[in-house]
Amino acid sequence: MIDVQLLRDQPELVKASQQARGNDPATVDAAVAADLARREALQHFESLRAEQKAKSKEIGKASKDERPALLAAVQDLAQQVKDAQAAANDAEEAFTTAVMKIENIVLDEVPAGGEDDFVVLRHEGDKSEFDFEPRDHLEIGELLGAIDMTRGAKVSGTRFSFLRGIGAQLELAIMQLGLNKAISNGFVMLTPPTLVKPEIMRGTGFLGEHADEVYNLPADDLYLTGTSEVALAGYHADEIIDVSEPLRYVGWSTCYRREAGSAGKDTRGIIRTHQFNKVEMFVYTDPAQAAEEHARLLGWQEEMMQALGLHYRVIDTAAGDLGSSAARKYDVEAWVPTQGTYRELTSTSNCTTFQARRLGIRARGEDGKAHPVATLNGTIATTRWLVAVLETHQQADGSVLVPEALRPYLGGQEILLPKE
RNA sequence: GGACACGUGCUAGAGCGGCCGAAUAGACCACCCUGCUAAGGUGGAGUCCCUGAUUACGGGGACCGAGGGUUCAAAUCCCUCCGUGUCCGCCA
Repeated sequence: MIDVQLLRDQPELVKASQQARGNDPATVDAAVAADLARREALQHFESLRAEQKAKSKEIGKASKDERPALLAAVQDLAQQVKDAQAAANDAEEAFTTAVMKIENIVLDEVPAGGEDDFVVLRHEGDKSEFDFEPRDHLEIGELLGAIDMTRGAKVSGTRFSFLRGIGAQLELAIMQLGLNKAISNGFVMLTPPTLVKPEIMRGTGFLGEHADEVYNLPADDLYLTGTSEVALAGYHADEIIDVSEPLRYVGWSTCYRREAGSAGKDTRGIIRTHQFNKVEMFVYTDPAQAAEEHARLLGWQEEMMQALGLHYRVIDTAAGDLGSSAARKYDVEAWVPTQGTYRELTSTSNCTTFQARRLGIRARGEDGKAHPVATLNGTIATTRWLVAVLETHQQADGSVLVPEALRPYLGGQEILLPKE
């Protein structure tokens, strides 16, 4: 949720942000109007209520003889208070609905435009060159006995897979490398719940436009999370915390996504599945330090890419392609040889105070008052990374060289050989 | 799943339908006292919202797990839900 004060003082600024995202700026006018209506209704209720309270106290003090007269005088005031309260509640709710439609204010530096208008910040690492026809990740995975899509589909349907043998181990190795990197940088590891309550899902902004991406369990009124960001953000919900130093958590969890709008897209292999694993960094910090922390998160992500010997580029996502909570987002995209293109392996978002305001996460400022903190998140390992690792390090005979950084997690194994 | 009990401020813990935003103790902050530490003394302090002035300051409303209800008036009575504890049952 955006800052209501900002909405009142500088609606034009909010409007510009909405426009940059390609959203309807009329939502801003609607919210401003709803805010006015709400305050009016509230004042009406509060003055009536104050009157009622005062008179009620008189009754408490009054003698027996005086009471009947006083009671009669207050009788219908009670009903008025009740009506005014209902009106105020309705107005409050209407305002909340209106203001929730407004997405986070994008930062000034964010490139304008839509999905294709990102700015490439840099390329790093060597692009793999092959003197043979490279196999795609699924083909390699099948040669190694590492990926089984057929049985995934048999058991759970399309977009489900089994990782098997060295494939399963390799995934775990990548996860552990990411976890250890985060932990050595001071992150506290959390294994979070992957089923969460509606208010937590809503608070993190995933029940907005992309609600149909989320698995819902109506029998229990719970949602399956598409990223541990949800639970990690909810971890400190409704708390006043100390962010004199950034509060850093790293979560490891399975993620579930319906991929509702992706029919026919990336149907081959494990690029886009309904279920995968992810190690996610999450930081609560002073809003003044958020931009710096964002750069640090990106830095750690790039260290992972380099450790895995991947060729990648870093992009600064355009305003129109930002999630509703994000004020700025960098993606690290790895080169996938058989696709001849870069594919997103990590994403890191600065959500400024937007998420924290919805979730009631605050810190005490120098003025002694509680203010919303800033939250940031960033991927540091996912199942999808197998795609880039397998394809980049493959050899003509179908074997795959293990990047040095992963070897300690695979019992020192240097090369993965095809099954007989 | 069944039965019973409980859910109050940072923590512990009182609370009669009106005098309760809420006793008391601890922790906390400021000051005083003491050579230092400990102890002691005095004072302060919750969150959110509306509002009048805006450097300091006032006025009002809401909040005692959540949501409803009864009442002129609810932390206090009633209902539903959620959570916690204990016992019983069930359990890949």
